[in-house]
Amino acid sequence: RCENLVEVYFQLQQQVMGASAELGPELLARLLERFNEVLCSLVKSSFLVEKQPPQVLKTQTKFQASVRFLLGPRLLKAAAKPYMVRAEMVTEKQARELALSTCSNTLSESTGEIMHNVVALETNPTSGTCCANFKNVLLKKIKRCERKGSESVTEEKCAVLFSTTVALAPSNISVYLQVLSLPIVVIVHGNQDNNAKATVLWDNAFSEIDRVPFVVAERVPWEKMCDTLNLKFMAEVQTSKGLLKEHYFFLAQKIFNDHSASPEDFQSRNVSWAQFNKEILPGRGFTFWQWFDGVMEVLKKHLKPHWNDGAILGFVNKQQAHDLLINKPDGTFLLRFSDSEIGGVTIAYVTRGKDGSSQVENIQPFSAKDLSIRSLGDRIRDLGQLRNLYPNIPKDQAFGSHYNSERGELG
Amino acid sequence: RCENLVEVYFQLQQQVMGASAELGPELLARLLERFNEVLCSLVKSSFLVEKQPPQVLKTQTKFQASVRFLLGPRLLKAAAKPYMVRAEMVTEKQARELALSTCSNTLSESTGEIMHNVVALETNPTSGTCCANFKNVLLKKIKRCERKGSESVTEEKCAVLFSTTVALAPSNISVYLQVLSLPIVVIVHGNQDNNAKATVLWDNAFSEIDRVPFVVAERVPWEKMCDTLNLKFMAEVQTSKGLLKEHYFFLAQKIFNDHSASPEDFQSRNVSWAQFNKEILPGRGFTFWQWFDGVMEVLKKHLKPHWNDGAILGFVNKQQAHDLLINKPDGTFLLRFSDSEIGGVTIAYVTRGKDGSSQVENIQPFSAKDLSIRSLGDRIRDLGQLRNLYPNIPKDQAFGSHYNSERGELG
DNA sequence: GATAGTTCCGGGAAAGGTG
DNA sequence: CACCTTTCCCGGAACTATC
Repeated sequence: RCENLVEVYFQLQQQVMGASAELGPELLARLLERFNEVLCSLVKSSFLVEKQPPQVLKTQTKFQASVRFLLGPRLLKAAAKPYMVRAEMVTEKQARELALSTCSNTLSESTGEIMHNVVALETNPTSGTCCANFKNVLLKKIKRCERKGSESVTEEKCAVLFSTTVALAPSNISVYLQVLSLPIVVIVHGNQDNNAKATVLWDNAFSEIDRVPFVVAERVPWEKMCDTLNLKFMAEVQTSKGLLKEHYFFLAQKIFNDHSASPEDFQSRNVSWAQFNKEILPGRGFTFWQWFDGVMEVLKKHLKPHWNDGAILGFVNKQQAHDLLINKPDGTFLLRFSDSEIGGVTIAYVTRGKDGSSQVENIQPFSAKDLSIRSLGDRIRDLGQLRNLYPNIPKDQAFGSHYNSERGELG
Repeated sequence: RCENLVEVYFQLQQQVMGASAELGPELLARLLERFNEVLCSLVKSSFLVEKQPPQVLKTQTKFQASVRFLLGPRLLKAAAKPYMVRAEMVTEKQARELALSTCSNTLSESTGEIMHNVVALETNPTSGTCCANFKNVLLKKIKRCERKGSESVTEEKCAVLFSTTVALAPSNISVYLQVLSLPIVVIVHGNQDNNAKATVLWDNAFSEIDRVPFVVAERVPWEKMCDTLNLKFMAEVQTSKGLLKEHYFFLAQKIFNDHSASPEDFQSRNVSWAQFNKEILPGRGFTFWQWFDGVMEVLKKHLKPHWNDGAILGFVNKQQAHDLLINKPDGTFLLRFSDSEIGGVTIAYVTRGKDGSSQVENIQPFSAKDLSIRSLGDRIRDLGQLRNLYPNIPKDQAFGSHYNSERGELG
């Protein structure tokens, strides 16, 4: 506990003061100065962001955040007026300058005005915490930095700087406290949410602990990326059924656009930020992440139970689906995520052609919107040509518990 | 032309000045003072609202307005800084005070802040007009007056006051100019639009020309109401096919909730504001106006061509529809506006029961939303039991030109 | 606890900016 | 022109005030 450190500090100081006679004036002065420095740095590092602002932050949209001064209850000098904490947007550049220079420099210019950005630092006597609670903050507008080359606004990271000046009780020292939030991507419209999430995910997953704000690797081992995607997947879809080896292999083929390498080959490769969310997948209108995020969205919104049932193979390409189905009985089908449509779900099924040979058909993918009109289960029930879920589960057994309305409820 | 008046004024003044010797100093002074007054009132009445702000004004939504100073090009004294015109919200009470007191009193407190509400009065040398153009104004928030009794916020009228102080060229007199907009109902959400439109319609239609702001009759002759509804109907639906005697009779039965009176009886009646848009129609969840506005909306959005074709009887009650159809051949149908659902369109048709007797069926009304999913024409085509539009037009002839898609285009 | 009134905000549409 | 970025604003949902 932080407060224990302070106790140790004061005990030490007591001892030194007690021994002051023996130490001589010069040494004592130096010791006291050193004490001051230690206290200061202790105090400064006990000023923390308790509740981070959202890392994807939309302008004109309310958000919350709070900071906490751990040593406040112990050290804060009582004052007539409460100490006020201020929250300001800072650019990556400003954040870097703050991190490098130890002096308490003021910000030259603001990159975006935050409304209701000054709140009192309040000590709660019950819980013994000293917090400033930003309950009703809102970023009015964002001034973008000039970007180099192909950088998009959703790759731009900034942060919220919380700062205050307080007086400490024992020595009446005035200390300037400041702390930065995690990096934040500011967006102005929901259509930027996708890309902003990618930036944040990459940063959270791959940044070093004590980096200069907000540098992060440009390329990372594919294995790390897999872990990251898996964690994100489970958190986002809210499922305990995570991604498996086969899924990773499929994803690797997609992100590297390489259909000849083996799973082992991929394991040792590095994947770049550009491959993750800058380059358009060949022949598609979107990036790897945009596609993957679409999959998570549709799973979360409409297919969670089916995913948990294991009824969705999902991360399987058309060829693989074909190979799996071609030797199965008529009416065997499986569900895969559409490669061509974000958040689309396709049904591949085997049917007997006129000449009596088996062939695999793909149904036009259902979008998330389609599924909100009529659920997947019901749509599968509607389709008479579907009989058994791959490998061989009768469809009413696999989906029966999720059938809803007899027919569509639209007028 | 206003400017001609000014010329006459100056000629008169010249003559008086020329005759000054003959008039004697006292009379001259009185005459000059009178001249001043005349000029002043002339100038003041030449300051007009050129473009009215919307009479239903939503907060946080941009709007436009402009004022024009007719005598500006002739009389305005050139100045280094342009004259600024200010736009402010005033309550009905404030408007009344402004209208009564001739002095240029300032407003005590604002009822709502308008952003970008000060713009320059600019003389355009080409067109010779002197205007202040409010291009980007927005009402931030509205402070409602305390209302008496059952008055709702959408019955509250306010206005925009435009004001400025200018110096006139000949005599360097400084004049304070002000002009009020038409009354305005402020809303904060689209769901108040309905009721606000009712207030504005009533006010525009039934207010006297030189009234105290913004008093208006509480009840008016039904005949006047009919004219008003008809004008509104044609303007809103954008049709030249206005309302007819039969329609008025149907509407009168609805608004007066009187099904025994004759059309002539109604002609001499008065209708009250409460009947128009305060009282709920018996057994329904809405007022007369809300119902009527819903009809106009659905006609405007989805049924304009059919209305113009005369294919929609519309303002007909269930009983009348029954009587019209009962002796017609099987499959004869007509279209009427649903009494129970705002903006709903019902089809009534005649069919032969099992016992061989005719009976009239009513199809569950289509809402505006239904019609935006699949158009009326297509829906009529879909319904096999419909054959001839009343009195006896084959349905493909009446609606064929508006058939669209073979089947619904939803997934 | 129903109704009236308001705020919040997702997302479509379209405008604005930039190569 | 196409694409990126932003603004505008409708209308559902949720919250608040008021009786």
